[in-house]
Amino acid sequence: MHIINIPCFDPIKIADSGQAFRYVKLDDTHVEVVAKGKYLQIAILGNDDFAFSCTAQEFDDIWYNYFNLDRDYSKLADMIKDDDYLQSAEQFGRGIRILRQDIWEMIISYIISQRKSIPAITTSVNRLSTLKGKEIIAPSLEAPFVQPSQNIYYSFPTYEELSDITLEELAGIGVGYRAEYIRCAIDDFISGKLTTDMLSEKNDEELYELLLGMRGVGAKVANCVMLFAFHRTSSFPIDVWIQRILDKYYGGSFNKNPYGDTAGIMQQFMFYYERYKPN
DNA sequence: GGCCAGGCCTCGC
DNA sequence: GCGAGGCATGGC
Repeated sequence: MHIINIPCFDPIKIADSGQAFRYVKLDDTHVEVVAKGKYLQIAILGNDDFAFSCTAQEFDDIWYNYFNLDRDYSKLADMIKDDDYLQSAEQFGRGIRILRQDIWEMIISYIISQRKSIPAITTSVNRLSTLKGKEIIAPSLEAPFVQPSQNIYYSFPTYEELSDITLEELAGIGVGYRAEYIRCAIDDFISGKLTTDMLSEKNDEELYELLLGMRGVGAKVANCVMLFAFHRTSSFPIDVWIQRILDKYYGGSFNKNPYGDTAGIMQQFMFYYERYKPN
């Protein structure tokens, strides 16, 4: 166990923020995460104290970076003083952070996401993991943690683990017409046409174009992958929710430029606020 | 049981 | 370049 104080960190909001599909809110003070081939549980202790169900070493090696704890989110409010909507969204969503998630997992997850509800995306991602991922045995945890929701979890499968998956198997996980897109993505990576290292080295514009070149990847999915996997935090994905906001409060379009590399964070606040704000 | 989902592809202009 | 139609399936 590792206990640490973290300002501007709300695991529950992150679980509901729609950027990750393998988070489970266990109760009001516990969430569990399957990522990086590992199981992690977080217990909320109050006063910005959190217990992580891992060693201090693993926290430093993996989760500190994963949860973007190297960025000071408390400064964001100062950037939006002339924007009433964003101010409300930031106050409501404070604690959300942009995760640094696995590149391959995000590409496939967001290809799946198109024209699907978040619960349906979660179902398909979990089915794919169960089918081809590696077993992760749930740890036995004591207070302040709670019992994991399952005994066995499955890592999100690598493209090597997916190399022989058939269109029929893909159909079986409920991805419908996206099966072909997923199969193409697997081939792109198996063949070496695309590699995560190669993509990581590109600048934003080049990366965007390469992602757009993939079958089943359009502007929205490319921006989500850039934001949630490559941590290109100037990316501003526009989906039906965001477009609804822009139509309602911004005359149909949004100038993200003033926000620089915090535009993607603002986008998350807007998305979360629009979905969960009380009427 | 019908409607819609964190869109994209193809076609026609 | 741009708008319209079609799209497999799961949740609610």
